[in-house]
Amino acid sequence: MFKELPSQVNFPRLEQNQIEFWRKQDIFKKSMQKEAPNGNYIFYEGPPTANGKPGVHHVISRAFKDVFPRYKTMRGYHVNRKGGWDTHGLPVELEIEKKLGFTGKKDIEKFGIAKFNKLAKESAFEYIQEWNEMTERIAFWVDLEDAYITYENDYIESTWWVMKSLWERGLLKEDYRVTMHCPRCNTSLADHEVSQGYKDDTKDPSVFPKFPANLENLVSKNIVKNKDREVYFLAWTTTPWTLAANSGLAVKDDAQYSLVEAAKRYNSEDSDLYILATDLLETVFGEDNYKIIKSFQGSDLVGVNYQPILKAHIPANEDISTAYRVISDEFVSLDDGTGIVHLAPAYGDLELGKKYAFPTLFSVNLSGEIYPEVMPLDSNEKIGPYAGIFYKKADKLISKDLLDNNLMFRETTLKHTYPFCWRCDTPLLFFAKSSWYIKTTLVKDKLISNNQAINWYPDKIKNGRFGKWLENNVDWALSRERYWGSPLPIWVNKDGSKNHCIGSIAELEELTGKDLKELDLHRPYVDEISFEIDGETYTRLPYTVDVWFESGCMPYAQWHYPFENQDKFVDNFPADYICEAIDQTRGWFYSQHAVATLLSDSGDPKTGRAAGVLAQKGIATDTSDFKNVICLGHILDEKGLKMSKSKGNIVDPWEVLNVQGADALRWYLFASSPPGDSKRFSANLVNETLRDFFLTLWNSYSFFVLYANLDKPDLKQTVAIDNRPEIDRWLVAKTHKLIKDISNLLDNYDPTNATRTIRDFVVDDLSNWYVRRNRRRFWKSESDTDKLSAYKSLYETLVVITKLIAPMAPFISEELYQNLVLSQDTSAPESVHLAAWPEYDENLIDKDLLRDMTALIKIVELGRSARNASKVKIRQPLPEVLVRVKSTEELAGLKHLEDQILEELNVKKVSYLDVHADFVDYSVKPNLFLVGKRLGKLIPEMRKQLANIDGKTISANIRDGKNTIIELAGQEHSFEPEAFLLEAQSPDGYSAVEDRGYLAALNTTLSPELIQEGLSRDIIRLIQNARKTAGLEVSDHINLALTAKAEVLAAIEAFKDIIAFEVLADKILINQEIANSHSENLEIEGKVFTINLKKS
RNA sequence: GGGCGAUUAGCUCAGUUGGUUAGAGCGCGUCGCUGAUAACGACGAGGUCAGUGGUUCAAAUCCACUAUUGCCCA
Repeated sequence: MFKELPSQVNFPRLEQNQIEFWRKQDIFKKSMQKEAPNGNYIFYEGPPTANGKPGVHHVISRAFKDVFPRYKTMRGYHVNRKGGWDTHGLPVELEIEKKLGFTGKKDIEKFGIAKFNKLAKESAFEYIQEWNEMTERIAFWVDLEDAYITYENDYIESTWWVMKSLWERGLLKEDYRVTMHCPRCNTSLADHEVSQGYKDDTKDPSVFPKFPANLENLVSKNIVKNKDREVYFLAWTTTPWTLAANSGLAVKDDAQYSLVEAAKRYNSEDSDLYILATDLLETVFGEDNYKIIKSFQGSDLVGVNYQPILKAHIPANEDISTAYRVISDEFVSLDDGTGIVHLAPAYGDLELGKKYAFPTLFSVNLSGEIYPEVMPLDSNEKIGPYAGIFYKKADKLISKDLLDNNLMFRETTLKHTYPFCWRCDTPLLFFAKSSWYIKTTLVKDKLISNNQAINWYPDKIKNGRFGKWLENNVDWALSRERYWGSPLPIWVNKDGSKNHCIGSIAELEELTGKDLKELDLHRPYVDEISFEIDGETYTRLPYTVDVWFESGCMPYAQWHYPFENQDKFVDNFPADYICEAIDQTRGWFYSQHAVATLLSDSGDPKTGRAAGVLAQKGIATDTSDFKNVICLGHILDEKGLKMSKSKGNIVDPWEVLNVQGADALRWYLFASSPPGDSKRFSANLVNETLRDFFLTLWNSYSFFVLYANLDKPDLKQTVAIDNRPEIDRWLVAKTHKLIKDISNLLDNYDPTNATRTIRDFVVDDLSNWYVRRNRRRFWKSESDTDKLSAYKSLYETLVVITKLIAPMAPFISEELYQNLVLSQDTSAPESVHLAAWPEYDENLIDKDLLRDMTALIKIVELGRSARNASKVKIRQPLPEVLVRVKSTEELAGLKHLEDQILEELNVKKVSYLDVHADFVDYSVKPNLFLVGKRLGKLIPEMRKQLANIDGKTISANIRDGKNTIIELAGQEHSFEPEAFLLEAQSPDGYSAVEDRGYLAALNTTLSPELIQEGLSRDIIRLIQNARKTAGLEVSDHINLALTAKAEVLAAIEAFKDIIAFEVLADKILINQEIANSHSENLEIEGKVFTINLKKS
């Protein structure tokens, strides 16, 4: 017996029951402990942060993370699913700052780092409850009891070990780094903070400073003849405040520049000599407002010196002897400005500054105030006129003075895009600060080649977004001036000339001679640790580490490698599968790829770069740490806009989980669109999934359970496939093909087409064809092989589907499994998630049968269409249907399945048209797929010819396998039979429908016998309705009395036995009544009759 | 501002190397079916395949530009 099913299924409640069952029986643990003949399948969990509420976008990545571990578990792999939590970083800090009403780092320092970090640590798990509930509710099986946590000492110690190994190989370096700096908050902003603050249409100065060129250089370069008149390089900038920090000018090598005479100052009468790009003369000076004296290449200017226009703040170690000269570089554009670019390395042009060895000079400090040293060149004051002035305010003053001193041609304004501090709206400074880097550019080739071994889904990411990102690799800026994060383990001596990287707590204990087992490795405690080497005291640099670096260390740090779990690490590296959203290309995808590449680096004998630790230990050589990755698109709202807190359009997953359920949500997320695409999300669409797929599956399942419980067929008995009717063998073939297809799709990381294929099978093949076609076989009264075959076939298919949907829809799968499988076989695994994936038998996939059934379905569709057109209802039997298919094989196959046509179309006879019957007219088209390339321009001519040719000739040729000769443009061409597409026209006298070579034509002539039979079927239908109205069970037998006249009476008499059989009537009384019975007065096409029925 | 994607019916999506009449589900309308009934079948309306230009005998598909939108970077 199967468990009886409620008339209405409540999926969310059903799912809650499964959660209980899994929890009670500890199924998840068992799934990780069960026998795994195929070894490990390794999954890495990219850690989410629990300091915010989980949303639908978290559900999608967790659903995709879950599906393959489940699949591989059923496939006989062991899948360790260690969870993890990302706890550090700026978002956590900002949350605390917001709560405390802080506006910047000063507030944090005043408040105390210890107290601040304590709050940060607490808030890291503020929403852990919500996360745990969501994780369990959507059945994301992940081991959260044993999860790694990035703030734990063990985790941090492993990241130290990684950094130390890089430091030992000389891959860590200190250098300037241009950061986006907010002078008001006095802090650098993280990239994502910066990108929040870009504003279009920002009004800024647009100024043209005049740098006096070294005339001697110009004479020697033959640009001017003598030193009589001053010549100015005319540059352009939107940041006058950086002019004091200028240390070079850049031109474009292959562009033309000119020496011109033009106004001394915009619109003035007097003139000066300038050098600038020829193409920009008109834009700068205006039409006819200049006189070209001489033209030359940009490259001719390289090496020319010039005079600075303001004094700068010069750091002690900077050498200004290389400053103030012209260089050329590709980046210079002639789109705007003058073609001469002012370089201020400290404020954005750092890379170029390095490339051309310019000193890094400063004009403003980190608070955005102008340094006192900034003053006119000829001034000898101690304190300059702009000292302490906020840089934006200083712009005007500086410009005015330069204009007055004839060092600026023009001052105007423009509108462009500029970044602002998202917090306080202050315009940001590009500012060069000291920072620690990982020299990833040294292994750039390996980053690129290791990427080639990764399977990306969608694959365009590999050489697209991710590949391009790797090709443009720059050194990884590692250090951050923050508080709540992994500390950078670099200690320096007093003057900073020597540094030492710590790789473990033990090492620190050794150097300090203290027991540090209880030390919290976070700031401020770790900052207090200092030690001596060779008599010098070392203190820690107060940096934290980029959180992405920590996440990239996850494969090692999750095991506290190499301090513990050495075997476990080796067994779990690299990952077979990871999955995150597209925004992680430059986040976790990159960070772990980069760390793995660095650690598995086989080294470079040419440059003497040592091999990475993993390569040295022989654990891994030149590899990434993941093999397959699904890169998800983002979830958008119903209107296609991205979900964000500020827009208030975030969908709470619980709204869907509580109504449609987790399986419907999961299925929708898999099926709705390819994983890499962004998805519009709406509860309506989840509901559609529920009705379309899950309710249809449930209907087929409950149909089976209902009749199996009535009939109690012995499902243990075997029925050989050969002894089953064709329709059952078809279902078996379809089912085995389905197993094959779904296995292939999941092996290729394609849950989208897997779910879509299952859906099509369940809805189209199983429910709307097999179950609908075979209902009568289940409720017929005799128990024979045919009936058992039907039960067996449907049962086997339902069990297969149960297992195939298990990875995607774990709940309903479990529900079906418990009832369908465990009720029959108590020795089966106790959960579907402990069961084996179904195997398919290639021999059972009968390709001919599948093809024939496809033709049959096509013919039935056409026949129904013809029925519709003829206006004769299906209940009315018709004498004949005329059928034509496209090939002789299909024709032969269809004859086997003739019964299906008779029943489905309710006709008495099927007649077959020969594929090339002579009395049918054909229209002929060229098969362009075959002859298109061959004919090329002759195709229009071919079409014209075919329109005039009698289709019968070609049809006859095709039947006889002969070529057809057609004259095109005066030349004879010979066409093989396959070169044509034939379409048959309807023969006369039939109600026919034709489509692409298939045809079904109904003979609608009705005999009195047929009319009577049609009438009898109407009567049956009305009696069935009456049974239902009377509240009878499907299996109840009845006594029946019918009162009627004339035609109706005649039909009842003629079909009495069939009526009795169909409506389960033990006896039928004619023109009598049954006492205390259910009674109805009815009519058929105006003819009245009465039904009396009673349960017998 | 730069890079990478997306844009096909009211909605969500298919559409192989360019080649027959661009398909499916939902929704809508009409009709049918009634022992799966929170179903099912048929038919219909609904498409300038985002737009413009190009290549080709032939373009949703290839190329260029534009628009809208998403992500990443500045």
